[in-house]
Amino acid sequence: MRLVIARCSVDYAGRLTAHLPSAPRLILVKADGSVSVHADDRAYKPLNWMSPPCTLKEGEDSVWTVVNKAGEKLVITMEEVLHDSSHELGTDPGLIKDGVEAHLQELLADRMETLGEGWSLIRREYPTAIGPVDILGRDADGVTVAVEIKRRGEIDGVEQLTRYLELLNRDPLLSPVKGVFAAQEIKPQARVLASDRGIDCVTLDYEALRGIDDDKLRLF
Amino acid sequence: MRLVIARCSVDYAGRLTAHLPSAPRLILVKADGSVSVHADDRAYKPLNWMSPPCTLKEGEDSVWTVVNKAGEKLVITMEEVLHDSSHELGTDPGLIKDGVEAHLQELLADRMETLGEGWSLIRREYPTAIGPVDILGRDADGVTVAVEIKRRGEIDGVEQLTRYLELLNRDPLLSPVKGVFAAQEIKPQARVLASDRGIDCVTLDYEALRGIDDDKLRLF
DNA sequence: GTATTTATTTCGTGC
DNA sequence: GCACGAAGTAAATAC
Repeated sequence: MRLVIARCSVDYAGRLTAHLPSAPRLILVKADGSVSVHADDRAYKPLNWMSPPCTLKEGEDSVWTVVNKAGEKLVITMEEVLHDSSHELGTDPGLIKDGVEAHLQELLADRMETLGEGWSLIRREYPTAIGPVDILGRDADGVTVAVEIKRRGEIDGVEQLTRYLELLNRDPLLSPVKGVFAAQEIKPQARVLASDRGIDCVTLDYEALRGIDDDKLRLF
Repeated sequence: MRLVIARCSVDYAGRLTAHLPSAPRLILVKADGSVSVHADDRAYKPLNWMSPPCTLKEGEDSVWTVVNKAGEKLVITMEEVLHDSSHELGTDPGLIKDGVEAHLQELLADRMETLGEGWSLIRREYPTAIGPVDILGRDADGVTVAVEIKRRGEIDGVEQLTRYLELLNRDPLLSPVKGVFAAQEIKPQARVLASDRGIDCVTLDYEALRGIDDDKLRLF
C-alpha cells in the first residue's frame, strides 16, 4: 500500500467525465492495483478512483495515468508531493459479518410461529423460474405462504413478492398462495401497496428473534 | 487527515456485528471525523468504517473507540503502530461531473427526434401522484408518450414506467399513452418485460446525443 | 425533515 | 461470465 499526499489535479473519463481542480489530496494505491483520490471529507468515499484490474503508469512529468480494460482513464497531475510512503500489509484475514438479511431468514425459518400460530416451514430459498422465494411455508389451515424478507421493506420488495405470487399461483399443487412481506422496517408506501395486493406485512424484531433462538438453543 | 499503519484488530457493533482479527492495516482519520480501516485490497472500500458525525476516543491502552449518535460503535485495538502521520489538506474545491442520468434527460428532452421523426416534448419531470415521469412527449401522430430514462435499464425501471402508464392512461385528456424505455444499456430481461407490456426500448448513445447537441449549439 | 431516486454504485451469489 | 439481489448501501433531490 502506497500513500501519497500531494497537491494535484485529476481528470476522469469513463462511465462519466469528471474533473478535479488542483488541491492537496491523498492518493491511495493498494496492492490490488486500485487507485483512489481522497479529500479530507466525504467519509470513506474517494473523489475519484479506479477499480482493479487496472494499470498505473507514472510519467516522468509527474503525471500518473491509470487505465482499465474498458478504456476508462484516470489522470492525476502531481504538482507538489508532500508525503510518499509504502507499506507491506500482506493479505487480510477478512471480516465476519452477522445480522444481515440471510441471518433474518435463518432465524425466521427456525421460528415460523413468529408469523402465526401453527405456521410451518416448507423450505428456504424455494426455487422458481424467476428466482428463489425467501421462505415458502404453510399457515395453520395448510394454506401455502410465500414470505419475502428484507431488512428494510420498500416498494420494490412488494413488486418482487407480487411476481413470485403470480407465478406460484399458477401451480395447481401450491395454489392458493398467500403473501407475507416481512422486514425490520416497512416504508409506508410499501405497506400501502402490499395491503392493496392482499399481502400481509410483518415487522421483524431482530433482537427478539435472536433471543427466541438463543432460548431455543439453551433449552434443547 | 491522519494516516496510521498498524497491526490491529477491529470490532464493529451497530447495524450489524463484525469482527476483524489482528492484521496490519491502514486507519484513515479524516477532518470530517470519519474513521475507516483499509486492507490492501477491496479497491476503495474499507473493511470497517464510521461515518460522521462521530467521535473518536483514543484510549491509553491503544484502544480507539469511535461512536456515533445512533450508538453504533467501532473499536480498534492497536497492537503495533508502524506509521503515523498527519496532514493539513484544507477544504476541497470538489468535483465536476458530467454524463449522469440528469444529463441524459436534458439532452434527450432537447432532441426528441432521437426517439422518432416528428416527436416533440410536452415537458420534463411531468408530475403524477406517484412521482414525476422523466419525459412526457408526443409522437408524430400526436399520441402521448411517457419516457423513462435510466443510465442502465433494468427490470424495476420497466415496472416503474408500467405504473406511470397505468396512471396516465386513466386520464382521458392524455390517453392513450405509449411507453418508451430509454437507457444507455438495456438488460435482456428488462427488454423482454418491456416488450411483453408493449413498451418500446431505445438505446441511448451519450456521445452521439452530446454531439448532436454540440452541433445544435454550433449551428444556432 | 421525510421520502424517493441515483450511483463511475460496489459486492456477493447462483447459474 | 452474466444476471440478479443486497448493502452497515450513501448521497442528492424532491416534497
